[in-house]
Amino acid sequence: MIDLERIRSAPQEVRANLERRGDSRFLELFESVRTSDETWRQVHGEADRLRRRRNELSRVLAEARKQGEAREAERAEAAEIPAALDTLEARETLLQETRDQALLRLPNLMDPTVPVGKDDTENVVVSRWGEPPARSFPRLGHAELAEALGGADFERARRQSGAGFYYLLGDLALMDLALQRFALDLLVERGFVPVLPPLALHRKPYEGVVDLGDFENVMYRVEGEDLYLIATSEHPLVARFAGEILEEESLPLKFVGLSQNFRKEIGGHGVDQKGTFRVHQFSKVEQVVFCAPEDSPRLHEELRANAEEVFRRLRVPYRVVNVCTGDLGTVAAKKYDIEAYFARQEAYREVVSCSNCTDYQARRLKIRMGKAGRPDKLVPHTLNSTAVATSRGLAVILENYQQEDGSLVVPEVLRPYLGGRERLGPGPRGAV
RNA sequence: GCUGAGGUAGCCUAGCCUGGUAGGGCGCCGGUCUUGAAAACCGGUGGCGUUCCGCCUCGGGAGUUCAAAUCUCCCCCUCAGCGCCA
Repeated sequence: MIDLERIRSAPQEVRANLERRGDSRFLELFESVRTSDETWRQVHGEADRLRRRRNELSRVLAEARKQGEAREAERAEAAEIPAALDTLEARETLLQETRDQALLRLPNLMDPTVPVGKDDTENVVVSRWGEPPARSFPRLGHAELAEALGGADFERARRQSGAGFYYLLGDLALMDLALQRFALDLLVERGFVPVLPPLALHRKPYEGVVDLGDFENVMYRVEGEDLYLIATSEHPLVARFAGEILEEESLPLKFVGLSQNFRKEIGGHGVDQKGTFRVHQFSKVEQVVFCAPEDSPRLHEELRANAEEVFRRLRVPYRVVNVCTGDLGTVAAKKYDIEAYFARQEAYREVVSCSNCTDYQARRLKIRMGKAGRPDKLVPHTLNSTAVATSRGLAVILENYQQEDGSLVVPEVLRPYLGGRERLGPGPRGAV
């Protein structure tokens, strides 16, 4: 959430930033924060003065009791206070709740380098790597090839679990694990601490890391429990330190999370299309960083470079886009997407999302940095980036590495994880 | 799930029976002293506000009272033992 202090001290600057998002609801929320905060401060002051008087009288009466005096006037005045204070405190609480709820719904302030645009068609390409392969033969879609190789069962998954779920089988199951392990090893080598997180979180910590609308549109809730299945390991990794003070000298903290991810994807398109591209469940290796505010732009570039390295080593062509104002989510101040080239679709599709969330998540979660017991504490920044999501990683490999004879060449960097196999299918040495 | 013990500031702990400004220790920061450091001593060490001042904070909420860490009720969480269990 946005620092309330910043809204008070530089309201026009904050307002102008919110205006760039082009959604008038945010401006209404902003005004609601300002007016309720102003009134709250008045009422809070009044209540403070009344409590002060009560404390004064309380001291007088305590002293009087010791001396055996009656002090009827003071006692009568003190007896008036609770009712008056109740009224004021009720207003105080209501105003504070109004303010905080509006504040919680305000999106993060955007970095000045975020390009202006209405939606994802106006994201700005900032770099490219690799050449799209020549169109030498008619390619199968990734789902068709996966089935032909005996590496996936979409039909029965749909029957038992519904569209958006899948069985991975045989060598493709192993390749999914190979992708995870490949990305994990790369990041561990670069100093990230691997984490296998809980796959469900309570609502309270979850509210700290996502847009509140995600509870309806994205997350699966466990019936009868205060538990939500995670949509990405970013969520448990960031929420892990809620309410804590991070030792300044220990920053930046770098983690690589590995988990299954669950998403309802309500309102999205393509869940009903066969395949693994847009699904309700997938594995993902995710980078998460906590750092000092001044370091976050540098680390954002570092996370992006790591994610790019994953696709370079897989030899999958890609481009990087700077996500524009109209397409940026609630939480990020700046976001790069990496879009890989899918040879069958002959199009770039999103495979990585790399965000600098600045202090937005940390402030919601009450994470601070500094020395325990010292007052000069700051709010750290959090960043996250996909390293690889296997659902899309497998899909792009199936499209790009497929051969005219219906076999699939294994990307060189994955071979060590697949017993040296260079090719899957067709025929007896095939997948299943 | 059952029983018991707990929850006090960054950490540990006293206060609770008997209501009246939450005390001490550790750690950390600053100061005195020192060539430097340690030790010793002094001060500081949470949140909010209209910040030379005041208010709030003892797991959360409600109640009794002029006044609640303290008394009453409800809830949450942690730990230990037992039960169940991959």
